[in-house]
Amino acid sequence: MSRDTVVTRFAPSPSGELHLGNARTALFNFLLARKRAGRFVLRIEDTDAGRTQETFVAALAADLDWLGLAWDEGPDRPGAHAPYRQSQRAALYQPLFERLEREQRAYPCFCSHLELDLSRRAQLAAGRAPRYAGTCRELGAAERAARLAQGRKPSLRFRVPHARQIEFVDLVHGRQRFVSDDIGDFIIRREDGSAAFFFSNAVDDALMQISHVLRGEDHLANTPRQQLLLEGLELAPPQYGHVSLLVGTDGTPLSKRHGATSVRELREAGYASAAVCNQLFRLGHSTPLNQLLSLPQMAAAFELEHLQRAPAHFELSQLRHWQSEWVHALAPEAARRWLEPLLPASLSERQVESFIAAVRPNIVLAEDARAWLQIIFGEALVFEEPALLAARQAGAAFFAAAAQALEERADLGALRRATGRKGAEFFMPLRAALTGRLHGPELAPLLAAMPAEQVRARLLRFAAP
RNA sequence: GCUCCCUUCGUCUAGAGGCCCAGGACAUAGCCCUCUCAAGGCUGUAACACGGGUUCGAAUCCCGUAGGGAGCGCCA
Repeated sequence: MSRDTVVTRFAPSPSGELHLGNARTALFNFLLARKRAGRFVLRIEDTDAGRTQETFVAALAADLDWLGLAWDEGPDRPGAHAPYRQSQRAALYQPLFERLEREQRAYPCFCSHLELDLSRRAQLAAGRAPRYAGTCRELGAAERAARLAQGRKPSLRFRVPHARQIEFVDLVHGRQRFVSDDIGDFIIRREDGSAAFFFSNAVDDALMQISHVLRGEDHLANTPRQQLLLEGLELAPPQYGHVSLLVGTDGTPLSKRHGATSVRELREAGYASAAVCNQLFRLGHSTPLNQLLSLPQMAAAFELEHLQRAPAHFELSQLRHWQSEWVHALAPEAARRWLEPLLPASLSERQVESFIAAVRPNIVLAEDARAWLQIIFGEALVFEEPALLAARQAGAAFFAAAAQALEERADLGALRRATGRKGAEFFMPLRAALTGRLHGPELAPLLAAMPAEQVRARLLRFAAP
């Protein structure tokens, strides 16, 4: 593999459902890899055993699969940088921890949670930035040995150098400059021996030769730590790009109270993955293309330069638009597969086709077809008041003539000739009697879908004076 | 509190000093099509957060103000 191969990754922690924000991050990384003919890696960041749940690992994979974001390497797909679960990479981390400690770039810290918490509060109260006080920074060998002898388990802290400028070019925000003195020594290995996020995340990106990392903007201010750490390890950092956060309609970070915000919820609500991807593609990323795009088309159109710096509001009406575009673009067979699960098995080929043709322009979610199924194929018809009125006003003769014509041919043209009416005069009473309402899909295919006896019965109902 | 990021129509966004009295899309309003609804077509309403500079000229550059967000965790 050549050095300039683009390798991107999605590195979720399996402690919850795949959130829209994360799904978008995954999409962007996937698209970047595809656009540059590179690889897309799935890495599970499960170093926090307490919060990790196996069901989430499986659900994450299922959601990604559903979205169509196929990863080239991952826990279930062999690659050159296995394993792809951080919980299984301890052996890889070990020598790096040792090296950092040997070179004095990291030191054991014996401070208790309580001490740290107190110190943090005190600093905050004094109006200062809460940073590690450095209590264990200069502990001598003897002091360390003594504490170890007491049975205290240390964590490992990275020693942040003084007075260093950290510079890097962010893929979306441009040149960034930070001062190391603003950063406190941070923990890279927990007291239980597991690797902490700042460490495992950065180290794995380097070890796995990830070239580009598109991630949430919440990581921007922490990037200098990872730069420092990797520098100490003489590992090459990836290029980072920090994407704006996804927020709700009220501008606050997307959360439960904004309604459906997980991929699973959207899927269960009936949205197509293509609709979700198209919406996500345009949230924090712009494209001049206004039509529904396939994943390969999105990959071709994906541009780092078109990543937005400001937070993007997620709005359901826009998702609905893509969903509706998707519905209209469906090939006939696909439309059929889409609605089939809802349809009664007893329908004839012709009925299925007519029903789908009638109803498709009117619906956004498959669920929306249910009401029409009930009206067309259901036994009992519930009339809306205005429809009942319209049917009655048309008169018994009208329906008698229609029913009569029906015996010859169930065809709108034949009915029209028989009744001698046209336009609204003809259609509205018919629609009212047949569907119980004044509005709805085109009448011709609706009539074609409806069983003949059903049509007859409904006409006859108004044929008696 | 400190550090960092952000700010164009209701929303997603185009815009890298003159092409912008700001363009597209969604939503919204009206018209056309039409048996109705939907779809489709057309038209419209609607924005450069504010204040100072720089410049012949600023949405675009600089400085401030305001507002929003993030980070400062043995969460990721």
